[in-house]
Amino acid sequence: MSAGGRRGGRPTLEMVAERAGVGRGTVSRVINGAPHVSPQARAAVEEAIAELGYIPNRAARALAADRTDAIALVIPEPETRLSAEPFFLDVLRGVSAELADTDMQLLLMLIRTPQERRRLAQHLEAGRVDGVLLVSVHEGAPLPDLLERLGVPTVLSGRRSERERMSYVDADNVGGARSATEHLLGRGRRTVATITGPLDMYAARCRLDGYTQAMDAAGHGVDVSLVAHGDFTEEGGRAAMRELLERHPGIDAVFAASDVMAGGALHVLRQTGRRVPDDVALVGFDDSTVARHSDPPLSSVRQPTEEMGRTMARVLLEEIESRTTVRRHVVLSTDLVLREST
Amino acid sequence: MSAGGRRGGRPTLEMVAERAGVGRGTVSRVINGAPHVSPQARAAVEEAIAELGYIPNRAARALAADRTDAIALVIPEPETRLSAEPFFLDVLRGVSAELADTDMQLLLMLIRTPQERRRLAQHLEAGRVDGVLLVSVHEGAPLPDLLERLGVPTVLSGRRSERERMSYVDADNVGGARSATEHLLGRGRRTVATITGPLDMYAARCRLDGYTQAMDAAGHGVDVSLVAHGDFTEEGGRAAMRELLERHPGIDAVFAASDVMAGGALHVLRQTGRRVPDDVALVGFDDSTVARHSDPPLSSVRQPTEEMGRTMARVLLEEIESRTTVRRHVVLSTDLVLREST
DNA sequence: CGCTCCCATGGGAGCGCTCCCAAAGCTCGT
DNA sequence: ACGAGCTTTGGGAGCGCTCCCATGGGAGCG
Repeated sequence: MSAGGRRGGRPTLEMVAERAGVGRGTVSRVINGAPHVSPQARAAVEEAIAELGYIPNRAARALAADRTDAIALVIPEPETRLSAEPFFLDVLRGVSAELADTDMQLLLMLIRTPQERRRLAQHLEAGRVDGVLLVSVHEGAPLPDLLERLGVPTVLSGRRSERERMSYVDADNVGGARSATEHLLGRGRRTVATITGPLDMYAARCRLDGYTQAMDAAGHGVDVSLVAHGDFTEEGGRAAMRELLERHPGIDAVFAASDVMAGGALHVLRQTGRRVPDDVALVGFDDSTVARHSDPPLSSVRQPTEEMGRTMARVLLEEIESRTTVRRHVVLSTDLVLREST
Repeated sequence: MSAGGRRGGRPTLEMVAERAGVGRGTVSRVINGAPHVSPQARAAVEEAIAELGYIPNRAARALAADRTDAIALVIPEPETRLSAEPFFLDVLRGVSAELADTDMQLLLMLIRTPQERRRLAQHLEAGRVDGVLLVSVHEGAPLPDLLERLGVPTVLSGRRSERERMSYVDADNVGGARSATEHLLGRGRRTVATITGPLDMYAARCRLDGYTQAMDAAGHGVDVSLVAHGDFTEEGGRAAMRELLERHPGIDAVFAASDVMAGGALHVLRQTGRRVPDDVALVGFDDSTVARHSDPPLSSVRQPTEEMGRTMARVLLEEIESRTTVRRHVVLSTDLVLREST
């Protein structure tokens, strides 16, 4: 009945061309910012576009040009559950902000089951995204290798090990942990312990490294009895704290490698009648809601999460654009947020 | 050099047809589950698909069929910042799970600036998504009306008011608040106060309603001096708690309309030397990380967030599929998670 | 046994774009 | 003044799919 196609009958490139009195090719060049267009032609086309309210058809473009103008943010589920919650949302914010003045679309893929991983692989093989942002990767995660094999441009958040080859954006875990520990030492604390994360995670090892470096530098050497191992859970934090108190009842400071563990430690300290920060000073890591809302609020090492997201997006876009296989490794610095626990 | 197209040279529908010894039409019918295909033809096509590892080209399909097989999850930013954090991620999980065995893609759009909203409108006008899930809407939010006007199938999480017309999936805020209050009363508490959220939010009004209903039913009438207004922030919770204590030093129970506010209240209670739950029992709302990690852990009303996500996705898919404009309104029940604060 | 009707099928047309080639119009150098 | 070498332009071909029409049978009915 009505004019035009099935749905909407929106303006096409061809209509723009006619209106502007030029050929399809010229309109296409203008839209894509390609060279070799005279100023007059460009002006005419732009006017026609504005008048018609023309918006390029994504599908047609994707089909003709064999690209999708979409990137995927892939989140292996187990991660999200843990410390990653606020982290993830902030990263997302950054990514989204960076993409805002691109016309890249952001696809979200939560991968929980092997079945979903297969589907992801299919998606990727089918070339449905131009690139992938992969959040929080374990040491032995299968996804990075898969992506590498498929040759899909990829940026990781965090690295799997010291010698990560793929592009990544990471926070300076070592530096953060070091400054947290230095802060504790600087406050005159003598017996500074640490609660580590699971050491099969690179980030956890880095945080332990930072602690060690600071202790070394202060001439305290490395007293392994001041190191207790947690697993980034609250319960792990409690257990570790109990262990530490048993070994050193006189502990007067603790650096926990995550806020959640610090929360557990806090609980145990209070249970055992110790006051924070008077008797024991406590620093966490992540600057999460837990840190802000605990009582007392926890000093914590903040990662520039949103900035990490922005950077990841930027690096990925570059990689896609340049069609190179140059890997970029970015480490952003952390800072220490002081609150009442120290 | 190599055979095939630019990138990949993956199998096309035409190749499948040839291999199966049928026409393009038949293959298309098989793929789309259309009727009028003989069992033999179907089998032959399916075999050819498996052998070739054929995956339909999304762009071509979108172009030809004028649909996108993608839905957008739209998040107006200001919301996310507040109580929505864990909420959002759980909803996302549900949506993702529900979409997992569809071949719908999930696009994520964070809307922070008016400029971004304009871009969203463009996207929608350009028909780049088949439907929209809209998270956490304010009373006067512009987005729902925009979507309605554009005629894009949409499902809201939460409703803007009693008489929301668009499709939505909401939690039973009234019921949750009522049962929290009943729980407090059931424990023999006499003076049960409440800290509300901002009353220009429908959800906050509902939670107050629930409290009122429970108090009424218990024959306590409505004592407005037991109602203090917060704004879903911790600071707001503190202020409200102080106010309440001033008016009623003998308060022995508080229902806070959010965990974050409950956290603030908890702080004030402790500051004023009251023990929780011995002197004052406390219930929050949302069952967030704050509730789990505070000391003592807070009893809280849990919303079935993941289920809400699933339901939203399901409702949206139905709406898209059926091409109807029938609105669906779903209210899922909440449950009370008991912890040590009561 | 002949006719109608419907199921199953093949393939043309076309979705809206990009890519690229050929042609046309310039500028410049000699 | 004329050719070489640019920039600028138009439009054909084709991306891989869906839609739909025309065709060929087979079943069912009178």
